[in-house]
Amino acid sequence: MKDDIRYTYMSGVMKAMAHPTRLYILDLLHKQEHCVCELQEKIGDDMSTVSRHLAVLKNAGLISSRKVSNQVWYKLLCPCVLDIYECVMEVNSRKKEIRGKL
Amino acid sequence: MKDDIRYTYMSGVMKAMAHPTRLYILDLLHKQEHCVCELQEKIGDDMSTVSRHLAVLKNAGLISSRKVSNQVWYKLLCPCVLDIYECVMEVNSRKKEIRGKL
DNA sequence: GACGTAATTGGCTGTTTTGCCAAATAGGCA
DNA sequence: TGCCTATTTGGCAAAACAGCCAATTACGTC
Repeated sequence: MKDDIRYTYMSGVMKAMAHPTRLYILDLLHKQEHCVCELQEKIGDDMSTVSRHLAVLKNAGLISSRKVSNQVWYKLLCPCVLDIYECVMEVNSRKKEIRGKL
Repeated sequence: MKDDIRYTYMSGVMKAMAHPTRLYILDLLHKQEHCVCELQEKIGDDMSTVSRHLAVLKNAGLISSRKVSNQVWYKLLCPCVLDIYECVMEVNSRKKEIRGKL
């Protein structure tokens, strides 16, 4: 049961999401499709860094890309991932509650 | 917006979840409270490794612990995290679909 | 106090991740 | 062809993570 391959699959997806910039990217792509240069401008990191983040997300199956002339447009595949944000923020607020009690 | 501290908070929680063994632990704790030795037996890893995983989850605010004599019992704080599993499995199945098309 | 069990922590090593720069690739246009 | 823009990739060094063993702490019992 421990070696249930689903845990490995899931941890791969979660690992891909486990980065502030990548969460921000998913948030942006939830609103609309973006090309890399738009994302790069909003994020402010090096273009190569943004590109690597996108590769991680794509490899995890979270986003897809299409090429239009010399631009690459990315979009979110499963909008449900944004629902995760709410739960995770709830975890965080409970954490604060608990710390407050100590 | 990129440096919205919420993305940092969330990535911390997601990073804590992004490990097969830790997802398994959350699954077990969702069903019921467990002490470390029970978890260790089910997981099969070294006790010290299990303890470190538990520390990661606790530090992220996902679980809490209480000591009873010389045992430590852990329980899940936010059952909502298990809802995440469904979404993540959906991401994975879509990934396979897309790969099938290539 | 000595001993046994449960759990955590220190220390180490190998692996993975991150982010930058520079180089390479791909497409459009003069 | 040569140049420009958009994007990805190679290579590197710093940081973080993972997992094991050994040592330590904490609690109960004799």
